[in-house]
Amino acid sequence: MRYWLMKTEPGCFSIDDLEAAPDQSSSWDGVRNYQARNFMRDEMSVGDLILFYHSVTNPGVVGIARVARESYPDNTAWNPEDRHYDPRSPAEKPLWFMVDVQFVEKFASPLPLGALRGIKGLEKMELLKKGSRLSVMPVSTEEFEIILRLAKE
DNA sequence: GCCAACGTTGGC
DNA sequence: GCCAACGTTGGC
Repeated sequence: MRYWLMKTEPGCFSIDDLEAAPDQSSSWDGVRNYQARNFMRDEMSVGDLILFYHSVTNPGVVGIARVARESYPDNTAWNPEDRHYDPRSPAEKPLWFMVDVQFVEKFASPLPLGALRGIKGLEKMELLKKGSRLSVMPVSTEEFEIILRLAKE
C-alpha cells in the first residue's frame, strides 16, 4: 500500500463535497497533467491512502481519503460542454484517466501549508518544493505518518 | 490582485 | 531540437 497527496481547490471540490457525495466517494476527474495522470493510471491501487490538500484558499492538508477504484478513462474529456473537454482523448483511445476516491476523515482542524515547512522529516516533500505545481504526488510512509501526527496534535 | 514558476504549444 | 510565447497554477 502506498501514500499520496492530491490537491484540489476547495471552491471547486472540497473535502466537505467528498463527505457529502453519494457513498462519500467521487471520481477524481479533470486532471490534465501527464505526470499526475501517470501516477493515477499506473501506480495507484485500491486502498492507498491520500492526504487531501486544499490549495489557493487557506492552503493545507484537511483530511484523508482512500483510493476506491483503480484508474479508468476520464469521461469529462468526452463532453464538449465540460471545461475539461479534450478532443484528443476519445473513448476509443483515451488520453486522460482518473481514479475514484472515498472519504476517510476530515481533520478536526486543517494542517496549514506553513505548518509543514521546517518540520524534520518533511524536507524532501514535493509539495514543499518551490514552484511545485503537481496535483497528484507520492508521499513516503514516514511523511504520511509525520503529517498525521501533526494533524492530531 | 500580483507575479513567479511551470508545462505545453507551435514556429522555425 | 530549440526556444519564445502563452495559459495556468498557486502562494502570498
